Amino acid sequence: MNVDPSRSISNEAQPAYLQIKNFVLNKIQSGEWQEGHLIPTELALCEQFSVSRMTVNRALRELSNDGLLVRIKGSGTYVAQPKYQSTLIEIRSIAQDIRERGHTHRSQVISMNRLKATAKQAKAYAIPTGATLFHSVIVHLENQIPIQYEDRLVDASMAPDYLEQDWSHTTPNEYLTRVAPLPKGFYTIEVQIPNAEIARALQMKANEPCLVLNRTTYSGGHFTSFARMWHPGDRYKFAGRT
Amino acid sequence: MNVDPSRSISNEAQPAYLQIKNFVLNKIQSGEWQEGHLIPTELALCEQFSVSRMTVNRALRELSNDGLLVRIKGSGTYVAQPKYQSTLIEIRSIAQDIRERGHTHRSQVISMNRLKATAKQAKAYAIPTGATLFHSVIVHLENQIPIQYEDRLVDASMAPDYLEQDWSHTTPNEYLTRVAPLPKGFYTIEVQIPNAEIARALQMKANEPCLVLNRTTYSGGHFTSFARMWHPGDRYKFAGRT
DNA sequence: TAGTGGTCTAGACCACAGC
DNA sequence: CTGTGGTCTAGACCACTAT
Repeated sequence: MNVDPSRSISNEAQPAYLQIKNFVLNKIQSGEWQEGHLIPTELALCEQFSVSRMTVNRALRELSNDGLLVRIKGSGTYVAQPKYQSTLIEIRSIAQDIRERGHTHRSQVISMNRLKATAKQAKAYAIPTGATLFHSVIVHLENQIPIQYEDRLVDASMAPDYLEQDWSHTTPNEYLTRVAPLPKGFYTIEVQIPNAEIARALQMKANEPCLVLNRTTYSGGHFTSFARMWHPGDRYKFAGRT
Repeated sequence: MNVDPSRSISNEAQPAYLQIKNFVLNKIQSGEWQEGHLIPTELALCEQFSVSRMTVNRALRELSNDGLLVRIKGSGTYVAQPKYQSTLIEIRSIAQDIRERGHTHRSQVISMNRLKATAKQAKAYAIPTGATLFHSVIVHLENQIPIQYEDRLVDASMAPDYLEQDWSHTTPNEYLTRVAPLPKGFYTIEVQIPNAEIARALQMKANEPCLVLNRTTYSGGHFTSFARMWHPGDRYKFAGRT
């Protein structure tokens, strides 16, 4: 059955929906189908590949979910704008990152306490003024060298037993993703000069810049945590592949 | 037909596969199904929701693709590790970013020339020694204020007419995603002190740190470009939502 | 009105896991 | 061996677009 000459890309062991995905991908990658191009209809691809419509539909739907195609009901399927002008990068959990490098991760709790949300905080995080917040400051070390100063605010109603955790075996990030799964939120990455306390905790010289990741997270639409993570600029970088 | 009490999440206007996705999502988000939990089989969910297997399959497959479930043929479907301990962030095209803020973007070409790959470059990018490379240095301005110094190396075989582009109407990033679509590659984000030339081009004081994004891209497995993008640390940050 | 994609059905065969 | 997920079929009805 697999003798259609248009199925040139794939070895025949691949499922049909993948062969169709690769067929379309190659058309786009080769430039033959540019942005805005109207690609064949589902029924046309059914005939071309001798498969049923559900199979073609799955291939095109997945490409559409990946942002490569735009499908318009009643109209047709088009090659999407290359929104791939943007770079998707992944900021991983610091402890996990360190362990995957084969290094040892250790945490140092600098402070850990309870406070009431100020009016400003309440407004920023959409919580009631006076709501209980936990505040933690933890330094993370890779092979005994400090690489992150984590200053974090946690909504007590989302993580009531935050103060009782054993931070030598878990990190705030790991704990919070367990009690408040599927976090969403905002982030910024910036350069900042740390104050004396942070510089000392990170064993940095005075006036050396830090790479700072700020992250506000919500779980199920409710504020969970705001974290400010300081990294020594001279020995830390975010890295990954896309 | 939609009277199953277990379908409590969704308004009845939603497609069945979405109702099933939301049902599973709620179980995970509420913590009822923790990491490693074996969830009901496809056939069980077929009965529970009175739908066919393909519909349940689509719901679970999409959640699996999103990394929320792990499906093991012959065994069952499990709640995945919360790899959501990582933050996915998006570094957008600088020109697009500026325009979406309602500001004006302008480019200043500092230099643009042709050179031959050194042995070191050849090794780093998996191209032949002596291969033709283009080198461009462009400063991007937002409302006439410089915010990015882009130092870029481009493989001439992937973009032969790179030198002839009109950089007042397009950016290297936009041009390259057109001629070499679907880029993949590596990146790092770090803090660096710029040299005198870069500091001058970005109108920065001496010894002020920069936020630097390095990015190597490949299209279709072939090296396309290496870019080093310098941003003034005191007035630029990466921001977004996840 | 004809064509398109969005969704769904009620079956089917297969590869694989675990007993 | 039974039960699981992976894939696929040949239909179907619907909402929407374009003419």
